[in-house]
Amino acid sequence: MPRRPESLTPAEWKVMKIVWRLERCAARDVYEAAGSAHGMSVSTVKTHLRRLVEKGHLETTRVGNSFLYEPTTSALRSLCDAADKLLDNALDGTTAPLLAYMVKKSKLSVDEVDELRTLLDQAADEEDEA
Amino acid sequence: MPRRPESLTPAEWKVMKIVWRLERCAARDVYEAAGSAHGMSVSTVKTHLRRLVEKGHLETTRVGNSFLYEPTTSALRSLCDAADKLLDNALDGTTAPLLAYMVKKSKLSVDEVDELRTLLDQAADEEDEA
DNA sequence: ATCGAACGTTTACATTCTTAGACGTTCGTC
DNA sequence: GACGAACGTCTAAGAATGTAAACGTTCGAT
Repeated sequence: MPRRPESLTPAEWKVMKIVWRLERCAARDVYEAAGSAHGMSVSTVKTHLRRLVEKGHLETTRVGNSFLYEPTTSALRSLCDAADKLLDNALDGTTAPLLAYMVKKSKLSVDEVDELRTLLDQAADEEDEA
Repeated sequence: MPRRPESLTPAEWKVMKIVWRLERCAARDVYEAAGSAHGMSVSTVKTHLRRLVEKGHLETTRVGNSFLYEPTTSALRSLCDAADKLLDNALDGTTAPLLAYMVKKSKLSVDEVDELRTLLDQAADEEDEA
């Protein structure tokens, strides 16, 4: 059973977002992005990378004397895990307004809106059957 | 300027959810709910209540030698603040799938689905104008 | 072969989070 | 008015988080 990685802390999200974007990269690449974007020192970045490997979010490939880091899960997967926690905190009747807020806030493309609409149609159908 | 309350930690969410549900309650009421639901001791609950007051999430009314606790903000407001952080972590192209996932996971009522659909129609309209 | 740069590892420390015992005070009852 | 129960406050301590210096090793160029 592949134990699900522990959830990400805010600082770890910052680092993971960089690695997801670079896809497969060295600590230096992460530092260059994180340093300018978040003012993290080399050491700090390296510590986060180490912890992310320990937590199972990254895996490494040795290349010479250094490592290449690679995410073990997709950004979307981790995002959904975080979404689960958010939904867990929704009390009765707050889920729909929450989703409404998020849809409103996300500037979606026409295609994306269509996609969601289709989904809502399905949801309505299933609701009717029940 | 009413400084926005600092964000909630996981344990604080547990406590806040109880207070939101009870609406206006004593520490004892929170303990009875949190104790059975999360195995928190009286002391732990009281510590969280104190910190939630300090953070500005709860306000108190003295009643005899004890307090009544009351949320300063709605559950939905806090939920949306948390949603902001979630959306901040969405990379290019992941926002729509994330919303899709959340919609799918939330079992919405027919009315709620309608509500969201209306919202999507508006989003589509605005997109057309642009 | 040497030497500086780059790398991973180790260690450290402040802060926040979580949990909870100890303590003095107050309320209600007898 | 005495006494136990309940209340809020104080104190504490371990775990997680965030940040980063220090150190030994290895790579690459000279």
